[in-house]
Amino acid sequence: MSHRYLILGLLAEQPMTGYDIRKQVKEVLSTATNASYGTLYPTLHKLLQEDAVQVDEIDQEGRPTKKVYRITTHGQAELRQWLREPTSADRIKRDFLLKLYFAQQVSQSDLQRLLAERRDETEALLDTLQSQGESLDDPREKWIIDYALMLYRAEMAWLDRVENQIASA
Amino acid sequence: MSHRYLILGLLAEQPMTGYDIRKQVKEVLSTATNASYGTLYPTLHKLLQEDAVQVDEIDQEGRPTKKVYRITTHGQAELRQWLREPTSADRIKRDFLLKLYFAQQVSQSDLQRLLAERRDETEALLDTLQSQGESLDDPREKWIIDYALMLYRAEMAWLDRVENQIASA
DNA sequence: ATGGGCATGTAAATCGTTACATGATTCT
DNA sequence: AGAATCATGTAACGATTTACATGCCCAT
Repeated sequence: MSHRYLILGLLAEQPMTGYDIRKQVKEVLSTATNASYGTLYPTLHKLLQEDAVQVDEIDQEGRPTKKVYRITTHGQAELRQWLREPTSADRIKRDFLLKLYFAQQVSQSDLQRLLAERRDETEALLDTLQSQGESLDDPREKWIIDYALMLYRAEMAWLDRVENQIASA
Repeated sequence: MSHRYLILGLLAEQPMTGYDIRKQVKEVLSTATNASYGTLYPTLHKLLQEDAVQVDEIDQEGRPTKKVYRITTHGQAELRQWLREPTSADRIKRDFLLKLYFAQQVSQSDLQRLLAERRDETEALLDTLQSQGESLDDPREKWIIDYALMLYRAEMAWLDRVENQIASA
């Protein structure tokens, strides 16, 4: 349901294409959502039907016609309403934690590998985030990057603890 | 896809009913997944067909017949295989962060309310988790509670920072 | 020349939530 | 008396993923 508002929110800042939206999601909002083309385009079409957005088609040579969407006043009203509604709880699925919980009964070495892999991934994410965070003006973007940084740093500390406990057992 | 393995993993420890599985999820695995009856029962039926689990029906008075599921060797093999496969990335949706990103353009007071609400919820969660964590033997359960505790504590610190920045702007 | 970025989309499959339906028992 | 717990499930809807399909432009 909230992909509607993701789109509406981004278009409230400036008109853009579906491609631009996806880019923005990947670059700054991936901590919040992971919407892919498969949801984005159909949702844009629906919003258009409902008159929450409008579109300008811009012909280009050698590329598909670019469709620049912008929000309507109706769409703005919907966005504002959503912002006031109670926020729905985080929806999260961490297969990693499930495996952590089950791995031990099966094999100690699987458990260690699992933790090591998680550590590597988290480290890589931290690197990316850190370089992203350095050159940022928009405070909102900073908050989000900061949120992710804090998450993964805390997770690294937790990984240390768990790995120690396993090693000393 | 991973609800299969959630079920298989729990049944590998001991036979239980669909109801028991849901309880276990709520009580100790909610940081990892949120599977509800609507997925759990149909998935159990499918696993039964595929011979990954078996069932013993136990008649009870005044209640539906209790169906106690247990894992088969075939199911165990599947579980072990999953544990070795690369772990799929966390799947997350945080409407809260989306709203944070958009609220400012619309209204400063919405932004403050949003943060205050999040703080209250996080505090409440921390309380619950802390009391849960005190009386725990199983180290796996401790790790998971600990993971959640670390997440929410770090989030509280982040909330402090963001609220300060907003207040001083 | 090869890979990445630009730019649109669709189809099939599956995943998952929510609400509904039922009803006895036990705790407060 | 009323709420929570035990215990099963379905139906309708909505959300989401993944892979497919197309093809130029630009930088290395």
